[in-house]
Amino acid sequence: MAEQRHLAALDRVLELVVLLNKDMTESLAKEGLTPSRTTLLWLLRSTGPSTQRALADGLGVSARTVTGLVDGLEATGFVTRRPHPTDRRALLVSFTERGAAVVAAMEQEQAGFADLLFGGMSEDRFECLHAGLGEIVDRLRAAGLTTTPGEEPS
Amino acid sequence: MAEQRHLAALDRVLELVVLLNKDMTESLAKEGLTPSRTTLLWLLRSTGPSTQRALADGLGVSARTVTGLVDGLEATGFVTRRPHPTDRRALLVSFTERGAAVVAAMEQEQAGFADLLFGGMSEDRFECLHAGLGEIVDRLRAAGLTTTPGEEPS
DNA sequence: AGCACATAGTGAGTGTGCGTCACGATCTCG
DNA sequence: CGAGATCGTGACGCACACTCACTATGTGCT
Repeated sequence: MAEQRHLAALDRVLELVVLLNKDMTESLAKEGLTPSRTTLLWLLRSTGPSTQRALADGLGVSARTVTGLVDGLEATGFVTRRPHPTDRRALLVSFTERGAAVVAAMEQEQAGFADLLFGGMSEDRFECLHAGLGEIVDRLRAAGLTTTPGEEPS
Repeated sequence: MAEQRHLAALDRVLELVVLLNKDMTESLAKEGLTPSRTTLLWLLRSTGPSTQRALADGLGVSARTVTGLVDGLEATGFVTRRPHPTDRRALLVSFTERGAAVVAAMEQEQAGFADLLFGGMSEDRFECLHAGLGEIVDRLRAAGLTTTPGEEPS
């Protein structure tokens, strides 16, 4: 019956999840970064200089948590806090030169990683895998899962 | 070029990782469990009553961490600590009735989840997805990643 | 203008997960 | 029997996430 094969496939997916988490966490630790801090950096890269509030919303995390993350990133020299030009309550978080360089390096690594996973894979296989992944991600979304889950229907 | 498509596929994989982590964490929290405690429960189910040392090795964490996890699971009534019959230093961790029932229920849920992901998927699509997942898991292993990473070549 | 209310960020305190180091109790082996 | 390994834990530190209380500020309404 299909049950068994589906469970086996789920096992592979879960194993993939574990493996990837491990790999990312470890390679990040080498640069003195933690997963959460890195996620913040990644978000900052795609938004440009932002207030902590904006980062909190983007990460789906409390404002207090962002304070702590930025504290750490500032102490290790990845980002700076500067006063917001028009809102004196707010702070703008921006990359330092070093922070920008590290994020750029991470993008490179990501490309290398993609190559490790898919490089030289047969066209058919890749196409089908890509489509299959798309389908299960869609199914999860349809089931109510979102990457940014903070949203409440008003 | 293939670069772009590989990156897109990696994105899907990473999204899948995030989505699954979220879903599992949330559904676990409902039963008063945390991810780490659940992992311990899961291991315990496949090994039967074990010493904390054995659990630490199986989970790839320190003995101290297991003490903490078992503290929590004992306080919430999922497992019990009992003296080891032959080694008076050691403690045997076993399920309570409730613990065993919850783990059994989780197995059921997992099957339902597999159905959500794969149920009714076309035979071709599923087969190819399964094979593709197997390939990238293998590649990760070949690159030196393991689920139980504590092992050192002597 | 003035006051009520919302918002930005932070201090304080809590819970969980993970680690190391030091330690007592115990096993094992020469 | 005594040296050394092993089992579990107390003490302590760090990362992360949360809530609550609070200050400083912005906004809007009358």
